[in-house]
Amino acid sequence: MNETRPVDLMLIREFSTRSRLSGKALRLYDALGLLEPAFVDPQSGYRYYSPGQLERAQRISYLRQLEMPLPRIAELLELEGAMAARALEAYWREVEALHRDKRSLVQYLEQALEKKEIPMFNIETRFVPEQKVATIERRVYVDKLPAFIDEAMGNIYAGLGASGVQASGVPFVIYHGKVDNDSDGPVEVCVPFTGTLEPVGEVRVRVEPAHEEAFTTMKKKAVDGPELMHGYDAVAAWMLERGRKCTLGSREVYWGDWDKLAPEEPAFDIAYPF
Amino acid sequence: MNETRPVDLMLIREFSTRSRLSGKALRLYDALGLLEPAFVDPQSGYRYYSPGQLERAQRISYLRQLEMPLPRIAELLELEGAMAARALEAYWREVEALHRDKRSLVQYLEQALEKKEIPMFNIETRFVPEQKVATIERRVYVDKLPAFIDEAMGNIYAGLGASGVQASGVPFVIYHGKVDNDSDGPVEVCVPFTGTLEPVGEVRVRVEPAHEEAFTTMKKKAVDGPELMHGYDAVAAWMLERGRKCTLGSREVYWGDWDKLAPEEPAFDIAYPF
DNA sequence: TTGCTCCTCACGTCACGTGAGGTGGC
DNA sequence: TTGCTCCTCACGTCACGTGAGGTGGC
Repeated sequence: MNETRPVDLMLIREFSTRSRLSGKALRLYDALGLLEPAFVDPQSGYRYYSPGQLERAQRISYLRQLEMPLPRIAELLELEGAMAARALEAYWREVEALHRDKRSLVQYLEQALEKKEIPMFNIETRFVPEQKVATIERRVYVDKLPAFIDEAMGNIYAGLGASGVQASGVPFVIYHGKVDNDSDGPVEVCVPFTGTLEPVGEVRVRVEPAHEEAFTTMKKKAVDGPELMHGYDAVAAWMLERGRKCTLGSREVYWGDWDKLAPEEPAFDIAYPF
Repeated sequence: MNETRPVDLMLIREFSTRSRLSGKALRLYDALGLLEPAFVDPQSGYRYYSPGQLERAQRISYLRQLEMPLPRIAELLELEGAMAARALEAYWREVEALHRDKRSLVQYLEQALEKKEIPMFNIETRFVPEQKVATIERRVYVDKLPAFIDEAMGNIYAGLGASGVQASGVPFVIYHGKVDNDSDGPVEVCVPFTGTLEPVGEVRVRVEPAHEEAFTTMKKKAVDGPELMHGYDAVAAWMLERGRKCTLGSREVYWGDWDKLAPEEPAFDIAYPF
């Protein structure tokens, strides 16, 4: 037994090899308060770690292998048992979601690189007159997008019904910004109507200006696959060739009776106003 | 038409929004030669991009979303069509492999965090006398590990047979360093023997010193699951409690007749010499 | 006393983001 | 001429890796 410090403390080198954490990492975790040595010699500054600290160190090492950021690791390790496990699950769900997105991006890119002249999209243009629209706009990431569209659509139609107002055209969704894991739109769900409607709650009323748009029709099943990107690309390429510049947000026009359509049936348009 | 530069070139801002690449990113890609503007005004330094550059920009953007490093993107984009697609596939296979590894790590961590006192390992010790071993040592990452062990085991036994020498004990594999995606051992496949054997090719002959070792017995199916880590952890924890320090590399002792065993049957030991 | 380990800066890496301060084009 | 866009540094971010130069412990 030793007076100044317990017997079985180890120097950083030994703790490093045992925990599979580099010396630099250990010093950083010390500085951040994530993993402080059991004892630090005030004279020399030498760090001494206890065997009991190995478990925490191991866990940090594993969580870093999962690429969890250090602040999040710190939070997680403050939770006890079951709660920590839940936090890990939540994190992992996020990682899995990102991974799935990447996987479908790869699918798309594969085809684009192969130049297998992708499904051939038929691009047309049309004139869309000015119309009044009831809309709900929100910032959502891609994972919440289907749920949001569903919900917003329902709310708007309910609002129209409650006011005895007629929908006068097919609903559409405007993307005012990119929507993926890192970008959250905004996204605006729109239903054209005639008559007079008071804005209620989240539901806004505004005029969507008249415009030309280039569009292509997509099958229902394309709504969540690499096909969708091809569609956007095809319309964008068409615009580019003709020197058209997109003036309003790109949109998806849901003219089909969604729930009754088979996956292979044409169901909606991708459109770029110009 | 303009004398100094073609008509439809865009400034960086427009190219940025169209390609979904930030201005900073575009300037970086320019500096790296990954995506150089079609024209740079020598007076002002203004960058002008052509519409035709959008495709390359888009692809870079997508590949970056897949977290492919810039030098690798540069290589890939130098390949034409099908080759580029193959390169993407190769990259994606790597990503998928890493992801699978992480997934099993999560499995393991879940249990460890829950403190569901993991399967309970029975740790024992034994004395292993000095023995001569024929070995093949190599640096391999975890993905090549099973193939390497299989091959090396085969080669060593073939060598013993050719020399009329008897194997005198069960084969084992020593891990002189961590083996995962980032670390490649070294790994040494060992077969004990008696008699005299000349080293041939990759096969070395050496003496494995006598030692005590702590070990636990694992089922065959544990060989590639989170269970394996629990086993290592359990033995390491046992050593720690008793203040034993690991003196030689950790090892897996394959005493079972591997091919004839069912997944649920005990098949090998995890051992730490001390 | 000799090495060896440890210490603290400081700078590098990767792919950008975020201003500061200044010039150029319509 | 006024803004607006563009330019080039320079520094920050994240989680470390890699020395440089110096001290402490056995």
